[in-house]
This record gives sequence, C-alpha cells and structure tokens, in this order.
Amino acid sequence: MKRTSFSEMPCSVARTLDHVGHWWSFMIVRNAFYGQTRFREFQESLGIAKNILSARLKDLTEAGIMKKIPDRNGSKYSEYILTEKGWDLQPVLVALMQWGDKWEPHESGPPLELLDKRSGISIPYQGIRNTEGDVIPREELTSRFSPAAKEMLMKKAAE
Amino acid sequence: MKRTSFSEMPCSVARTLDHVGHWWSFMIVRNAFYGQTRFREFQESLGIAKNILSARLKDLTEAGIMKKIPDRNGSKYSEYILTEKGWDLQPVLVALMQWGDKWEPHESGPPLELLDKRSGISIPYQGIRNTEGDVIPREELTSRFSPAAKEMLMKKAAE
DNA sequence: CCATTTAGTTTCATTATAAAACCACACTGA
DNA sequence: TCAGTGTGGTTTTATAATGAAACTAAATGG
Repeated sequence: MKRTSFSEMPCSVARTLDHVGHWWSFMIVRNAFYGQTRFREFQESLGIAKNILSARLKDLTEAGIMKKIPDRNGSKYSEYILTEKGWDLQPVLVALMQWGDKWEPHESGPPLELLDKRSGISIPYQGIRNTEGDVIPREELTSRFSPAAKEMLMKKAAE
Repeated sequence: MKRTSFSEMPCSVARTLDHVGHWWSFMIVRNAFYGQTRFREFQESLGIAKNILSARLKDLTEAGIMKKIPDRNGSKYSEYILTEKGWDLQPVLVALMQWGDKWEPHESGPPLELLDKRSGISIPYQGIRNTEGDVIPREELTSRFSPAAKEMLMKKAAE
C-alpha cells in the first residue's frame, strides 16, 4: 500500500514509529535481544518471508538500530547485531510485553520472566515512574507542549 | 498487502502488536491520550484517510482499547474514548516518546514534557526499573522462559 | 429551511507483504 | 577435490492494506 511517513511529524512517538513501526520490526528487534544474529535464525524463528526480512534488516541497519558485521566465529557469513540505539528500545519491548501479559494473557501464564541478573529478583511491572522511582497513577500524569511545539500546532491549525 | 497475524504466537509482544502494531494505531491512541475524542479531530490532526481511520477505530474498539460512546455534551454524535485497557498503553507511548527524544531528537528540543500533576515535577527517563525503583543498566537484565514456553519452543524446533 | 459540518462508505489506484522459485557463494564430508 | 547441503539473499507473481477522492446521509447552526 502507499504509506504516509511519520518522519516529519513534530512528535517523538511518530518519528520512532517511522523506524520501528513496520509490521515485523519489533519482532526482529525482540529476537535480537534474545541473542539471535543470523539471517536464517530470524527467518526460521519468526516465519517471516525472506524478502521481507531482507527489507526490514536493511531498514533497521540504515536507521542505526542494527549493524551488519562479519561473523565473530570466523566464517565468511555475517551477523546482525543491535547497536546502542537498538538496545535502547528495550523499555519499549518491556512495556509491550507487560501490557500483553496483563491484557492478553497466554493460557499458560507469562511466557517470559525478566530478572535482575545480580540479585536474581524479578523485574516488576514498570508503569510510569516519578523521580522517586515510584509508579504514579495515570490521573497524576499531565503533559505540557514546549513553546516551539505549540507554535507549530498553531501554524497547522491556521491552515 | 497480505499480513501474517501475530495473535497466536506465544509471545506477549507479538500479541500486543497484533492489536496496536498497525501503521496508525499508536498515533490514534496517542491523540486519545491528549484528549481527542471525535472522528473529525483524529482525522484532521493526523491527516489520516477517513476510511483508514474508520477501520482502525473499529479494530481498536473491537480489541477493547477504545470505546464508542454517545457524545457527553449531548449532541447525537459519538465519541471515541480510551478504556482502562487503552490507558494502560501509556507506558508504551512514553517509552516510544523517550526513545525518539533521545535518538531522533527534534531540532527545537522535546516537543512534549511529562509532568507529575501533584508535584509539578518532570517525569524522568524511565528505562527499566528494579523493585527498588532504580534504573538498571541493560547488562544486568536477563530473562527466563517459563516451563510452558520452553516446551512450546522445543516442539517448534523439532519440526 | 437552507448551508454546512460530521461521520462515515464506496471506488479506484498504489504499494507493502507473502509465497515460491531461483541463484551464487560458503561450507562440509568423503 | 568434488558433490551435496546450508546460507543469504533476489526475483517474480499474487494479494491485501493503505491512500485519495468522490459520494452519502444524518445532524447541526443560523
């Protein structure tokens, strides 16, 4: 289909989705978190068509979220690994996962548990935290546009 | 295009994306967070085609993320509002926003600031928090599959 | 009661995805 | 070293999701 790009929108959510909002992007990134690196691994575990995987990996690479490197085991094949920018998507993945566990639970319970490696203690529901690190209820959350953003919205509304 | 459904995957991220992973879904939910409720509001502010908006709102409504209710101002039109399930997507939106602010920043700075309504204090970078409420570095995060999930993965691998 | 707004639906063109076939190169074992 | 298999794609074709525009019917406002 035709597809409207979000990249020019003055909204950080939109610009993020422009990179990772495609149908398979998050799934690929998720599997990269699990340690997958090879084309075939992604392809078989996700059941994605090879041409689509090829296109998504190209997008993710160009966006600086993944990087194609020579195989660290010495073969002449390549590996796709997450960059720092890619690893930083982890909070998004965790939020998606915790929402799914809560609202579309699997019969046999949460398939994956997150743990603090040091303490071995399970990672709690994240929600939204204040500077104290406490979860705040959604009624207590407000937002404020920056002056620059306000101006852009005004201009748009004037059309 | 044809599109593979994620709904049956034993992965909470996949099942979540099956509902909100479509091109415009998050954007609609985001604008609902901002207080938009009317068909025309979404349509004009997002610049989305009306038939697509219609389809997405139908999906979101059937998924229980939004709800169509009679206009609370008394007119005979309708409003689309977030359900509890929908409001609970806020952590995902915040994670997307904070990633965008960090890695694809807008020239004029972050367009939107999140605040604690009570204290007026800005909401910090969320990251991933332990039970103490402290951000943990990504090296300290591990994951563990549930026995049920392991079994499913084994079965799939055996094919 | 007329003009405009709202909330869609319908139609048609375009393009992303899917599935399958195809291909070149790398590796492996005998 | 040579055959057979594995890897990482590309190409081709079909289909369905998106996008744009025209159209409709009811609601609203004056």
